Amino acid sequence: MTRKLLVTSALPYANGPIHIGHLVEYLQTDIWVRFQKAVGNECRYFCADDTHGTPIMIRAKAEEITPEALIDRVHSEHYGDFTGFGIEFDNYYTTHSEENRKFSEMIYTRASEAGVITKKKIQQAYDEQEKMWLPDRYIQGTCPRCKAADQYGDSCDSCGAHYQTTELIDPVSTVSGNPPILRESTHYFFQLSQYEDALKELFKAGYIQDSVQNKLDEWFDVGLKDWDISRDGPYFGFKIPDTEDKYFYVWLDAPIGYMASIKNYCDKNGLDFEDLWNGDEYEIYHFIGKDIMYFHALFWPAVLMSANLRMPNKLFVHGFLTVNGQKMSKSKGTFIKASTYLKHLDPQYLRYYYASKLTSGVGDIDLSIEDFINRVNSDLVGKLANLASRSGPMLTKKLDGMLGTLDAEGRKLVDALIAAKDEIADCYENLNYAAAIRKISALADVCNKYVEEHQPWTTIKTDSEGTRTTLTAILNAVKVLTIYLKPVLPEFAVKIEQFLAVDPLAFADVDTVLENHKINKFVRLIERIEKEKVEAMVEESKEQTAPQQATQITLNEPLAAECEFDDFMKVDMRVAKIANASAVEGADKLLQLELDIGGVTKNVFAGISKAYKPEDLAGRLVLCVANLKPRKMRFGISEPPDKRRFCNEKNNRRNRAAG
RNA sequence: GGCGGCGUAGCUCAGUUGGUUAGAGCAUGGGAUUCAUAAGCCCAGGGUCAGUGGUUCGAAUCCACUCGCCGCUACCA
Repeated sequence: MTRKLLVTSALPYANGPIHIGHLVEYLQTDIWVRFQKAVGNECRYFCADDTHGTPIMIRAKAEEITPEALIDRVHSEHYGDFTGFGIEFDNYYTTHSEENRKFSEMIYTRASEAGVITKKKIQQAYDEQEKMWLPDRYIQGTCPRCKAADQYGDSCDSCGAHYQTTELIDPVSTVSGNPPILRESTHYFFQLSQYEDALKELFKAGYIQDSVQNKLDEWFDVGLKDWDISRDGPYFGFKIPDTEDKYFYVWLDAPIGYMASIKNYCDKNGLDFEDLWNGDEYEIYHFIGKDIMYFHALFWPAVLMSANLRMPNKLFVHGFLTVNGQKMSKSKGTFIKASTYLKHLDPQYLRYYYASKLTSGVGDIDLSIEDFINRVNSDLVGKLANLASRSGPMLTKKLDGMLGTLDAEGRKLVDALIAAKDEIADCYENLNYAAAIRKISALADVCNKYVEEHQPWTTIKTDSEGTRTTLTAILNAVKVLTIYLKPVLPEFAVKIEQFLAVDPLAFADVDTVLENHKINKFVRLIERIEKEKVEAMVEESKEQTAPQQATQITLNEPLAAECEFDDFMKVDMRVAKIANASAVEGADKLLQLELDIGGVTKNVFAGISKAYKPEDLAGRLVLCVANLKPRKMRFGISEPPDKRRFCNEKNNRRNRAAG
C-alpha cells in the first residue's frame, strides 16, 4: 500500500549560517525521506527559513540593509548549503510570505473565536533612543548575584543565576548602549492550559517518542502557562489583525511556515492544499531538535486545535551534536559551518558518519574527528567501495564487461543479502540508521570473505567463465548493498548505477538479479578522507575570539625554558575557587586571595591588581600550584605561588540547532 | 534545589520482554596473501557492564542509594 507522507524539518533561523549541528536534523530527515521514496511511498519534504523577529531586525540594521534583503540573502545561503549536502527538499520556502501571513491570520482569528486569546498588560524594557522594545537578550548588565559584568538580561553565564531583567545592575541596551526604561504594554496570550487534556490524549495516541513523554510530564506537573504571542512594533513580522502596532511573535508564525511551504508547493504543482494538510489521506511528520520540544509538542498542536486543524501524526525528536565529546566550540574550530565543510570535504562522509550514529533516541550524538576519519575510511571506502573496485574492473578489463549467471553459491550469497531487506527497511523506518549501517557493514564483510574464498585473481588465469560467475555474484551483491545505502549515499549510488548500467535503483530492485548484462567502465566511487583536509577545515573554523584578559596573559608571555618530566611531576596543580579577594593596603599590584582547593583554604598574594578588580574575582576558578613552598612576603605569608593563570570561564551559551 | 538523560573494551557504540562463556566496528599485536582506493582475509590480546546494596534459580538489563558527566527548569531564540 502506498503511503502518502508530508515531512518537515525545523525551520532554520535566518540569522546565521547552517553548521554541522543543524545538519544532524536535515540529514536525518533527508535520509528518511529518501528511504520513503525508495520504497515507493509518495513522500514530500518541506522546509523554509524562519525569518521574523528582533534578531533579524537588528542584524539587518547592523549590516545596513533591509530585513527583506537580509533574509533573501540568507535564504539562498541556507539553500545552497543544504543542496551541497544532498538534502533534497520538495519545497524550501520562507515564513515571510503571503501564504504564511494568511495562515497566521486565519489561525489567530479562529483561536480568538474559540476564546483562547487573552490580553494582559506587562512591563517590558524599552530602548528610548532606538524606539524599540528589548528582549532580555539585548540587555546586558552586572549580575546581581555574583557581580560578573556584561551578563545577559535573563541569566548569568558566570554563576548561572536566573533573574528578572529589572534586577540587573547598571543595565544597558546592547542596541544603543543606553539604559533601558520600563514601559507597560498590552500583550496577547494564547491560553495553552485550555488544551491540556486534549494534548494528553494526543500524546497517549503516540504523537511523541516515549523518552519525550517524561519531559512533557514534567511540564504538565508544573502546569501549562499562557503563551505570549504578540510583540509591539517596530517588529519584523506580521501585524496582528485589528491592531495598530501589534505583531505576531516569531514563534507563532514559524511552525505555520510548514503549512505555508506546503501551500506554496501545492499552488505550483496543481495540488489541493486542503487534501494534503487536512485530509486523512496524508501522514504528517515533524523532525525537530530537543531544544524546541516545548514549541512543537505543546504550542503547535494546541494552536492547530484552536484553529480546528488536523494533528500531525508524529514528532521525531533528536539530540544535539557534540564534537570530540564537547559542545561545538568556535575557538577549538569545531563550530564548523556547512559551507566551510564543503570547501574541504565530501558531504557523503558526514552523511555516512551521522547515519552510522543516529538512533531514534533523543540522546546527543558525538562526532569524534578521529573516529570519523577511521570509520569512513575503513567501512565506506575499505569495505564497500573497495568491494566494487576489486571486482568491477576485472570484469570490464578481462571479461568484456559482461555479467554471466549466478551459480548455486552465488545465489546463496545474493540471497543472504536480500534476506536482510525487511530488517534494514525497518531500521530506516524507525530512524535506527545506526543499526542499518551496522547491518550493511556486516553484509559487506560477508561479501569480502566471498571474494577471498573464490580468489578471482587466481581463477582468471585458467577459468574465465568460472571467474565471470564469481564476479557476477559479487557485483550483484554490490547492487544490493548500494540499494541499502542509497538513502544515505545518493551520489555513491548514482555512480554505481552508471557503472552497472541500470536505471535508478529502488528498494524493490534488491529482488531482481543482473545476469547476462553488460556493464560500463568502473569509475572511482569515493576518495579516502585525508587527515590534512580535516585539519585544514578545523583550522579555518577557528575563530579568533576578541582578545580577552585570560588569553592575553597566557599568549603574550613567552614560554619559559623547557623542563624535565620529573620536574613537572613535582608540581601539584589544582583548580581552586577564589573564596575571597581583597586589595592589599600599601601594595601597588598585590591582591590577597583566599583560595579554596577542595576544603582546604590557602592564602595567596597575587600581583594582578592592574588586571583584575577584587570584586570581580570572588567565585572564579583559577589554576594554582598547590604544593609550592610558602613564602614570606612583605604583607604576609603567600602559600601557593604568586603567579597563576586564570581559567576561561566556560561559555554556557549553546549553539542552537534550529528555530 | 527540582526533574530528566547518560555512565558497557584504548576510541565510537550495540545489547531485544532479565536466561549459557557480554558483542560489533575502529585502534593494537601476530600470520597467510596481493584482485583492489596501502584495501581485503585469518588468529589473538583487551571489559569487576561507574560503585554499593537488594529482588530473583539467574541482573549489563528490574528496584534503592552513592559517585561522575550532560541537559532542562517554561526568559530569550
